[in-house]
Amino acid sequence: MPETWGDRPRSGDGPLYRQVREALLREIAQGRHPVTDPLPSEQKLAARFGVAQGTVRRALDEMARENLVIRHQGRGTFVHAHGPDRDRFHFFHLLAADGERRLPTSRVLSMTQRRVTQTEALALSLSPQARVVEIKRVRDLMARRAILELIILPDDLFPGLGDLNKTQLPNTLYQLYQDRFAVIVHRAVEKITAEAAGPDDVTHLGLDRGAPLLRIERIAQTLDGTPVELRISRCDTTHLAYFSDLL
Amino acid sequence: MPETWGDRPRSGDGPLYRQVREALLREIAQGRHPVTDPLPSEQKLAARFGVAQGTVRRALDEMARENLVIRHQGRGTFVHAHGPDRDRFHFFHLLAADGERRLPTSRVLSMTQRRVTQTEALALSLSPQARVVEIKRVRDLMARRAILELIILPDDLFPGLGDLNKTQLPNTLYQLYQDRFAVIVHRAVEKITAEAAGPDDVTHLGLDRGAPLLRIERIAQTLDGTPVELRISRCDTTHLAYFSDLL
DNA sequence: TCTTATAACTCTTATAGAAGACTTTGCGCT
DNA sequence: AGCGCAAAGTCTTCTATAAGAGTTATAAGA
Repeated sequence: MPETWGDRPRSGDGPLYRQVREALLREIAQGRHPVTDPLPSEQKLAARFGVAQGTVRRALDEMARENLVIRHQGRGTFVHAHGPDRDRFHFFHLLAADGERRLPTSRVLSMTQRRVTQTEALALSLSPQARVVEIKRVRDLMARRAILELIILPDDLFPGLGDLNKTQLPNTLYQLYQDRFAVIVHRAVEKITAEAAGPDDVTHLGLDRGAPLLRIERIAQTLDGTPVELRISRCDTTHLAYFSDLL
Repeated sequence: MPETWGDRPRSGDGPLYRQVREALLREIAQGRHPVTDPLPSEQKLAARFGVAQGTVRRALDEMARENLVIRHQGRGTFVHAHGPDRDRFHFFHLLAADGERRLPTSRVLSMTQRRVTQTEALALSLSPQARVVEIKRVRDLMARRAILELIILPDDLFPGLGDLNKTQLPNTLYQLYQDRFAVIVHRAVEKITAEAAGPDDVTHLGLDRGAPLLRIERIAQTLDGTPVELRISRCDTTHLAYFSDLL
């Protein structure tokens, strides 16, 4: 029998639950499903997609494993957003040298608006004419100046951000991106190298000129892979370290 | 009705599929189930544990996601071992600066047997009197001297390793651990800092004295969490970088 | 070599009870 | 009547089981 069509007209190919997954991902990426209220129940989704409830469940379970949604028994399934519930250390791997988890505090040095540089445009997939907001801040860990951060944000994704006062910036930026600009950071890629301390590092981190520091270049992305933030962190690793689990 | 016992005498608590998972983990950790042949089929496991086949499946699926076992349709489920099939980059995050994946080559400088130091004993949970094998090697990436590695192995876990000639050591050590000593590395934790190049780094990596380098301290563990290897890599990050995905 | 059979895994659907969370209802009290 | 509280009910996810159709790999046989 030719497999031209089964009993169900399937738009794509591959397992059904994966098609459901992709469909849901598209919906979420398009900004439907606000983070405040739950997705339709498994039953409703099943009815909507014309599949069994168990198939929807499998898709949602997979998405939950990938930290894209979060499921609460009895309440429903939600787009996994940044908030008090979320594990902040998922996107913050710098811990005290002994492995203790402590969140840093932040002090914004400057916030300016300007055109992208070439490398920034490349990293963020922006046109060479695009404008960006640049935030520079120092972060303390355990009451020690530890991290000098440079954050580059595409202006068009964060309209009006450049007009904010630098004192208005919260410590957890991803929460701000989400609440004020509906930009949800779901993934990030980090590229880590060692560098020698330059003048800026000497001034703001109190390091000696030429001292070794950890450079973390992060590109944060939304669900659909759009890069939304370039962040370059320069860290004094005298009292802290970057931890990575290989499971 | 007191919930003292349901219809099945359940040894532990929590979901059934998780109990099955733990049972299987114990079996694997104890060294039953050689990597060469498959685990019992889902049906047989289900019969053995007195649960439904779908429950066993769920346990195995979860283990497969965690890279503990690997499932081949039509062949069976195997303990996920190191071999030609396995993704070598899972435990190797140092890539060329542009993100290209290349495996390094290795040249062993020395292999000696001695007593542990205090820090090593702490990291590997060894007694202060334990003996270890120390391997020192240089690794090239893209025909450039890039990594200086110091590897510490508990002697009792790798009997006779110290007697090997240093030319007999393969590039992929984890494969050796597994094939010759039945030690399978399943997880690893890495602690990354920046350091200044010392005399050794100058000699073997051709760096300038005091140049910044990336220090990666890895503790590799077996399934049951026993630390089996301490590895300290010192990397010249001029042409390479450590990559980390936050998903 | 080609075919066939079998074993194993994959995918989908279905059902049923358990458990958590929220809403509504109803009752007693002020 | 209005308020507070507890019970009941409903919605949702979670767990467990089962069964059938489809896919892939291995081995046996023509």
